Amino acid sequence: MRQEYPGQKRFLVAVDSIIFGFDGYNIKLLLVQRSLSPETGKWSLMGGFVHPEEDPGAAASRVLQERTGLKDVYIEQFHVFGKPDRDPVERTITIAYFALIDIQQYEQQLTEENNPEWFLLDAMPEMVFDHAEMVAQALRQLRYKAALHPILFQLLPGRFTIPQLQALYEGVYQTKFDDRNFSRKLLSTGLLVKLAEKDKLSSKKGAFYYQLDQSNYEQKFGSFLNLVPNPDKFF
Amino acid sequence: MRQEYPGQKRFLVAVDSIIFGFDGYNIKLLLVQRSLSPETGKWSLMGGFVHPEEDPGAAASRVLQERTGLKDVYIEQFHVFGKPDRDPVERTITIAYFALIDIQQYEQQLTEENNPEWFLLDAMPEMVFDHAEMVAQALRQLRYKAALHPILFQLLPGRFTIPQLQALYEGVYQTKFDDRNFSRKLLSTGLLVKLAEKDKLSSKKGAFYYQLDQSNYEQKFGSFLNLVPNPDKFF
DNA sequence: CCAAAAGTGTTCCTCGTACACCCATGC
DNA sequence: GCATGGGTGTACGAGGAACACTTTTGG
Repeated sequence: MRQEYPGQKRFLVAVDSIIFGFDGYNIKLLLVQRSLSPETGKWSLMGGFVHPEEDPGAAASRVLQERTGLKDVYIEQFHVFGKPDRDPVERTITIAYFALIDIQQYEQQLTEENNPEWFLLDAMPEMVFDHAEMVAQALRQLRYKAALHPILFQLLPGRFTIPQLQALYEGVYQTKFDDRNFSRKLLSTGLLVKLAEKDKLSSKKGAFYYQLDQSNYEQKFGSFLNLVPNPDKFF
Repeated sequence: MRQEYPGQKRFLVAVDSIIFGFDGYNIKLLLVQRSLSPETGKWSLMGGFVHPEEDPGAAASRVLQERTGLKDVYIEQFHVFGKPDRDPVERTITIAYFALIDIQQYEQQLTEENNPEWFLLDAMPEMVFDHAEMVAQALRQLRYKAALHPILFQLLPGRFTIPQLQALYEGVYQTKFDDRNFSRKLLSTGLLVKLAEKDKLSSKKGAFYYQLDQSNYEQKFGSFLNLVPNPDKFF
């Protein structure tokens, strides 16, 4: 190994993903049981070390795919955690990502030995190292970003109804929104394409299915939308 | 050196700061000439390696203080750059911060051997490695955040006038804002405390000095303010 | 026909923007 | 007094929030 900058210490560099899913009623988080010593068996975020010739973002995607089978997932780097003693074994710098997946697409991999499990936010188990803090910060980041940009769509299947979408937003912000304003506001963004079919399972009248208008989505993604009423109170 | 996670590669971890200043007319960026080989003498961001027992944020503050003499500076981690070949010598992961300083407080350190210099954004020299990309992304992040939160105050002295503040915003967004609306909007935030004295240098009528209302500042910092007209067009 | 959920209409009001105008002062 | 820049007043309109009301359909 060439070391051209002498006298400097090298560190382990890891990626960890906070994986959000939505089951139709609640936001959930996918955790695994740690396979390495110490704290073997304790709950942990999905993570792994960055390989020698690998970009960190690629590492995060790789770990996600290895463990959930999912590709092309929405994933966003949000913070580096690097306190000297955060891993008691050896100093490790970890780059934290949050990922939004369609929970229905997720299937537990057969190769997966460490029992991944979905947890509700208000029923999280004790976690290794500083992972609880990482989760807390990921959730804040998710709320912040979702108030301005339409990222929560990533948690739903390709087809969804507006009431489903509203339940999702209500789950993320732990509040009730006004149904009537919510649907009008979303429709006015021009991000949705109405489909012919209705979902008749959850109501008698039935709610129309929608899908994302992909080109409008990409175009409006950057600008500031007002998707959450009175967002200030959440920060 | 204990290595308890065998078979993993360790990397150099650096911090680099994009240091913004404002001279009253234009946004500027503080660069230094690289002291290490290769590319010695080429312009570079201020950075350094993370020390063995040091938090990355502390490393960024330390480097900033060593090189500018400034403490208690606004500094914010915004992205990790880690492409395998970004440093041709040896793989280095760098954590990028942007810093906002009062350019008048900055004084070149006597110990500083590598000729730090302020550059205008539209007259940047060629830079080392991927530093130009880092600057571009820092600027985007600055614009994004400053549209929602009152961070640009950090670039001004403790006392400032509203026209100064406006010039600063106009510099950041490379546009003209309406003077009349700008002052009313800022005053309505409740963030400013009017002082008795006027600045008579830049106009005949003179503009009152203001300072930040520190408690309001901290309290309102988190919520979404609308400090920039039509912000959407910048993203 | 009634309950329950989807979705539309209506009103109020805040707040952002545009632009006319007044104010203070040095020369 | 007049040019220059600082600041207030006013008017219009978009859009967010609150809430009454209609629509659909299964039982």
